Amino acid sequence: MRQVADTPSIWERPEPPQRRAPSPLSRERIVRAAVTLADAEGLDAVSLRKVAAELDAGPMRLYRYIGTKDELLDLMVDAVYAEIPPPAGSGWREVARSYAHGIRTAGLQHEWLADLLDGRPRFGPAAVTHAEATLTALRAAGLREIDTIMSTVEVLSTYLRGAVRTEVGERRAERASGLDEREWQHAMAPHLLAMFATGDYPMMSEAMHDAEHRDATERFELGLGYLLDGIEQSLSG
Amino acid sequence: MRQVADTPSIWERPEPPQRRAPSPLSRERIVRAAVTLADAEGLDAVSLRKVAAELDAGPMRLYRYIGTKDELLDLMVDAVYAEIPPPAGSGWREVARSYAHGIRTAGLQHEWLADLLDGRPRFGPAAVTHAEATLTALRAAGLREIDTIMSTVEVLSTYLRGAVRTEVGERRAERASGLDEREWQHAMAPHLLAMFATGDYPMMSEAMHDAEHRDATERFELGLGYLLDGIEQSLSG
DNA sequence: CTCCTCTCGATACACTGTATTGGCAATATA
DNA sequence: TATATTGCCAATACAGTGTATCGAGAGGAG
Repeated sequence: MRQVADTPSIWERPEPPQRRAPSPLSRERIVRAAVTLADAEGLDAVSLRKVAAELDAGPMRLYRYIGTKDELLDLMVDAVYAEIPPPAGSGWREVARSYAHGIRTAGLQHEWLADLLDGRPRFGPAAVTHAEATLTALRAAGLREIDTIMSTVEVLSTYLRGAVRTEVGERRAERASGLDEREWQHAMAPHLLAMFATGDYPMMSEAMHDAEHRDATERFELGLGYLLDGIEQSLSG
Repeated sequence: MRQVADTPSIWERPEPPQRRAPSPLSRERIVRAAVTLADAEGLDAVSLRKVAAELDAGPMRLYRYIGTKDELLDLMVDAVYAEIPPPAGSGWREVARSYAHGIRTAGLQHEWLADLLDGRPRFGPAAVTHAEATLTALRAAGLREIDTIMSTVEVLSTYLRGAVRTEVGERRAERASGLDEREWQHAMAPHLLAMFATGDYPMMSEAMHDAEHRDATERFELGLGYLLDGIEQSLSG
């Protein structure tokens, strides 16, 4: 039980006061620079050297404000949470959809977010505030029991993580190859087509040629609908 | 439309023949070494230098067999697909569950997998075979239309990506802190408890104190059930 | 004005993926 | 068997990374 207690987490550690005037730095400025950089050039471009350069500072100067690069990443995630509007709506389904769309929008706007959202939530102040608002809205919209609310949110956010990651991955692949989905299916695949031509993969062939082609948003909504239907069913069951 | 055509992808490029005898190398041996290393020490430990060292070779020797590190990662993913048993079952729900459990098991066994499974599928031979088997089993189990089958698989795999990532993230966090979930909730959070003590976050407090505590498997099954229920409903609708 | 403390820049280290180069060993030819 | 040729592989090099360490210099206190 040490780590956590030894060095207080970034959320508890106060920002150091600044005594010197020139080119005032702050966590907020650092995080903003990092977010901007990540939006523009991807998460890999976020190196302490580059972020510092963006702020006309040496790399080591950042260590007055953040303890480690991972902390900077945590702060970036929380900064995004601060942008997401609190879920709203009258029925619980509406609230759930609002929650989902908020996360998805943020995830598509900041494509690096999905890479940083792994398991356990980071629980920065903005994330906590957003979570509180989500739970509150769900209860106000009709979900009474806390267990039901938590199940709903947990399942939703699991789906969301996967969906955003999938969509972002597709976008990246498109950009990397300069091809959109349809072109990709026909062009990427000398080897796929060759495989299919053997006749050993009839279902894959059929899927490729005959299946309806939904775009990313439609797929997202479809899955979201399934999930909400399933949850609703469990409510009345 | 260049990249793809210019240099054939790793799936098409044949393995080079070996002429010299001592310490014979092969893609398979390289990939196995990389997978073993990733399983044991995490994806970050998979550097070309370390993989090569594991095989008593210099780093540059690997470039006879793989074109780039990313290709090695692709091969690793495909190697995992080769381990996943083809989904089976009599009803489509059973098949879907089998599919889901196969992926989840693989993802938990190779914790790095979730990090490599982003958007578009990699379509290595094993992945294609597994996909074909999945689609075939679903049709045999009662799902006729290809659109239905594809929707089911897509939605499922989106949920799976999120779920595996979540679980893996939790495991990592546990290992990093030496705490399990419950301990974590009470220990990690001087600052969380402090926030909650203010009374500004009643829902979060309630969630933390009163909500039922499901383990990872239960949560996974719950969400999977919701999803399947939602899909089933759309079938009869 | 002097002393002390704190902050920041420079430097250094171990590590990454991979381009380049040159020597050596195995094979093909005479 | 002697020679020519091929092609693989190790060594080296480079531009990056996060961050530990250290020394200089500036701000505030007495």
